[in-house]
Amino acid sequence: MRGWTEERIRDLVSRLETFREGCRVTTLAEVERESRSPFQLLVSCIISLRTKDEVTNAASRRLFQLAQTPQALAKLKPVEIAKAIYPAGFYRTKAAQLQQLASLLCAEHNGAVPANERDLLRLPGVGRKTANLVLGLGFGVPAICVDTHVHRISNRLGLVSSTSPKETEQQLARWLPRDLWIPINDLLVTFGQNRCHPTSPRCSGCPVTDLCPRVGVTRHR
DNA sequence: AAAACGGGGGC
DNA sequence: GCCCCAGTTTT
Repeated sequence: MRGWTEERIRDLVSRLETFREGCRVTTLAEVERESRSPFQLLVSCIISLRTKDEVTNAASRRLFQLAQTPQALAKLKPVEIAKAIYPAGFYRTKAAQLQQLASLLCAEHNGAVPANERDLLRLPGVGRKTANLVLGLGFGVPAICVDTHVHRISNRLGLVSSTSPKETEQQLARWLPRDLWIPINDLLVTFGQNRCHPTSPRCSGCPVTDLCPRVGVTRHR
């Protein structure tokens, strides 16, 4: 992307890493510390729907006390799942979805999470964001996980110029150094949650204003 | 009372 | 591409 040399993106990443160290709430860093399995990542993704990350993490941990594998989860009653994840909201829908997913994995994938994008995307409730997160963090396969934070901030910073998450993913894949594909998600998500908010970016005091072409612009797609 | 929390699916 | 979906927590 125009203006983004390798040196510049490395500088950005380095500063976002420093920024993250000062954040109370981080996302994937926390997940990584807990060494979650691909299945657990998948479950967390589904719980995270319309739910704050702190709440998602707490709900996930409670559910994992009951079941850590598709086999175990498939045996739980939906009401037990719902109870475990309750504060995350939409608990009945999510419970049904989680159980359906666990059962399907047992029935059609020998109780394992598939390690390729095509099969992941066929699972109910799994789209590009979830599939790429599981591929990246769960299996170590270079994949760019684009959620709303990554989409918004990639556009603000001019890393891409796109109107959809899918387009953002494609544009990033075109030039972003491959070793950054996995870590870029957590860096931008943490930055997005703690500073570069959707409607109020708080540019004053931002650690990367000098790299940002849209300082002070508060309206974004 | 209102806002924030976001991705997948169906068409 | 556009619309729909579903509840809790925070302000």
